[in-house]
Amino acid sequence: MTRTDDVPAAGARTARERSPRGQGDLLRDDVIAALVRIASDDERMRPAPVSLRELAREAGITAPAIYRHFSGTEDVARAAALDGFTRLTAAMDAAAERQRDGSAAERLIALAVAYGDFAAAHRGYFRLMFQSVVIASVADGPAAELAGRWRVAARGLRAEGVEMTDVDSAAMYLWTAVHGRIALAPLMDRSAGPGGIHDFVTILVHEILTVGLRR
Amino acid sequence: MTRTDDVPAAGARTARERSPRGQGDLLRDDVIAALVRIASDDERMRPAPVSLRELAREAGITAPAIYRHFSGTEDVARAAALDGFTRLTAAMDAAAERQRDGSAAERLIALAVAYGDFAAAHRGYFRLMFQSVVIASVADGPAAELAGRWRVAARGLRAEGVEMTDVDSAAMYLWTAVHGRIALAPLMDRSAGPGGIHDFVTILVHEILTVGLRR
DNA sequence: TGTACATCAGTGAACGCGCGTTCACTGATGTAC
DNA sequence: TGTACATCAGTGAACGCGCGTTCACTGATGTAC
Repeated sequence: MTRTDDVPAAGARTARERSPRGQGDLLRDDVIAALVRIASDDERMRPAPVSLRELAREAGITAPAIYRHFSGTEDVARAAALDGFTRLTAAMDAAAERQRDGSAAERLIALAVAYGDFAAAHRGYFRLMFQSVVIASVADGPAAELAGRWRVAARGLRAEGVEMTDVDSAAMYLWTAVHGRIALAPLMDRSAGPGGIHDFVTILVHEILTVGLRR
Repeated sequence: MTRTDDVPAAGARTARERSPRGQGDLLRDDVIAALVRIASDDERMRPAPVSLRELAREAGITAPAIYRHFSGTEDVARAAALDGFTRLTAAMDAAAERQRDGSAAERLIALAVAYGDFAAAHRGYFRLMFQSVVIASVADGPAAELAGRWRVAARGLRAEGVEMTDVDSAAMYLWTAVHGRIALAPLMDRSAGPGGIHDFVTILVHEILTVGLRR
């Protein structure tokens, strides 16, 4: 008898070790990480969205264990999006901090580059964060937090004498430009692609420096 | 005997009338339209992607009939995306045509507004067009066509004396700004939203008119 | 120090369901003679 | 004009499968006495 029905299916992750007593919440993070891993893979997102069972396989647990922490896959997606916004905001903060002694323009460039780098390095998170399913529930909290970072950068520019009629609009404009560039990257890189996100941001900011943002 | 198993399930569309002989291709368009209808509905996109059977129900036919025209749901999604690009390009052409006697700036504004209006009016198409599943297969053909429209507009601006070092980059920049605004609209409208897409575009273009696009 | 018990972090089996896909078929309409 | 046949646009039944969700359970570890 060579039964194989009870071993993990081909391609499945190895089984996860049980969390130590009192640290059951570790699984929560593992499940989120599993979803992000799946979301970053084009091939696995294609035919269907993530099923609860696939998520469990990826996390190395059985499906019912997910119900200890989440009400279902949509709940995991929401948690992953929140997590992504937190991480992106932290990455932007770290980038700005590294430019603490630089000019406001340098900080803005660093901010935008961090945004682009995050999108490139964490495709799964980015996809989950701006998914229409999740975007409404995230608009007030972490997304507003993120918007604040752009506002700080715009205020910094103005403090250094860059002309700007409405700082908040200018901040949203910067975010919008960078985000649009990332969203259209798959199309841009073929039809016309001089530089990557870094070049785009640098040129954009220098443009703003020389002419201001009359908005 | 009050059997109801063989009548359409609650919520299903009414059955479709069979196409006349020789016009079997009509179903093709009906299936695409059904997918776009589903994609435009947040609630129906949420729990799962469109299944072949749901698509058939929406189109008012039985599931196997879809195989006459498509290899599966992914094939329908690709066809719908192509159709969407064609429609969007046509809408932009019509908008530009309406401004034939206007200035290049007016045509550009009309172009961008048409882009934004299409996104708002045809959420389903827009979602399908820029879905990661489909975007690669669309980059060379209809998306390049669309990029061409932005390039024409940018060239028009330069012909009217607007300073611009690289027209193609400027065109991609315009597209990027407008697209980013649309993609982030659900977040913008809460945290900071002075005007809609129309205001955004108008300000953007007037900004370009006064300072040029040194890219 | 030993032991009974409680709790915790999951597992494993089972259920009914909707799914994609196949296959033979049906009935309306056009075409040949 | 009539009739036999071919084609076309689907339908309806059937299959095996993976799914979400429930439930009782297991076995390791902490706690009380």
